[in-house]
Amino acid sequence: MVNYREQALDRVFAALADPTRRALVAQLEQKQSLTVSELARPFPVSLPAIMKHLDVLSDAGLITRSKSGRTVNCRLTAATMKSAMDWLHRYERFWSEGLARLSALLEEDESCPPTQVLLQPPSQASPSSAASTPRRPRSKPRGPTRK
Amino acid sequence: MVNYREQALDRVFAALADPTRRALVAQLEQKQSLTVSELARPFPVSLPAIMKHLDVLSDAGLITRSKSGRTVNCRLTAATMKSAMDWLHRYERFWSEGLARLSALLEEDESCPPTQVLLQPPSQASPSSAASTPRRPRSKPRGPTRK
DNA sequence: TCGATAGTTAACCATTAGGTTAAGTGTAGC
DNA sequence: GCTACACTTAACCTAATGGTTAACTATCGA
Repeated sequence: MVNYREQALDRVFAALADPTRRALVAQLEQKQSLTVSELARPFPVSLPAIMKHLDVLSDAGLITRSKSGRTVNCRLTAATMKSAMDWLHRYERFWSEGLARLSALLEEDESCPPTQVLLQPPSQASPSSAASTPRRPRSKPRGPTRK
Repeated sequence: MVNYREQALDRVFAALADPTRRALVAQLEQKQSLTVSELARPFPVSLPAIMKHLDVLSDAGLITRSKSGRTVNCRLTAATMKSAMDWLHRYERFWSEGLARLSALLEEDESCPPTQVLLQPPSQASPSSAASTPRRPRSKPRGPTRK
């Protein structure tokens, strides 16, 4: 059971990690039901690519599809999105506390050095060495190392 | 700017799509700061694998790292997690409305067939044909089709 | 009945992800 | 100074991902 829930979270977060899929979900937010062709129309990629994305969203429990004649209608379903939300809620105090601590710090004596707050700007998107010390030089190329 | 936010969401959802990384985040929920070795200890994979996961979490703005002597301390940061939460909030009405409609349906005359509600059990995790009609037989193998 | 529409899926490709081992670097303690 | 500890990173591997084209099937309307 726990494993199943974990796998469901895997799929929901993975499904939402792609900008095309989030854009598909956003369309379905605007309109209750859309056909596959209507969903595909704004995107520059091929129809089978969109169909693959819809497969991923369906596997994640984020949409349902129903066929009517030759068209397939897609609708949002939200149960698994709610479970992702619940998971994120566990960390709400980390930004709430950060904001609260910021407020408290502003009221303290200015001679008192501020403690580090949790809310921090995100690191730059790059292969990172996010340790506060300067990045050390890369080690020398090694050539084939596999035995 | 908008693109930057989209890319940030890409990274946050992708970072949380892996069970190992969610487990790393959960450890940091329990304890304010942990070293890389402490974080790695519960996992059956190699230390460089954990280091790669920490890189992904850092790139997503979910942790910060600071070096003290030979140890690196990791802490949760929550700003980008909050942005994922905000994105999911857009869909809150889809499970709220679903629940409300379920309540309304329960109060209706039982002879009235229920309309389809939005909250539905997630589909089984498998290559899916989630259309309500039975899955059609696979088409015949085609052999190489590339020109 | 036939052509158009809507969707489906096999086969393929390039890239990325998640793991490994091996070798390396910086720091701490004796 | 030397060894151990903590971490870092190159090079490699397999599997998965996100896209394509081509060929196919089901349905609709003339």
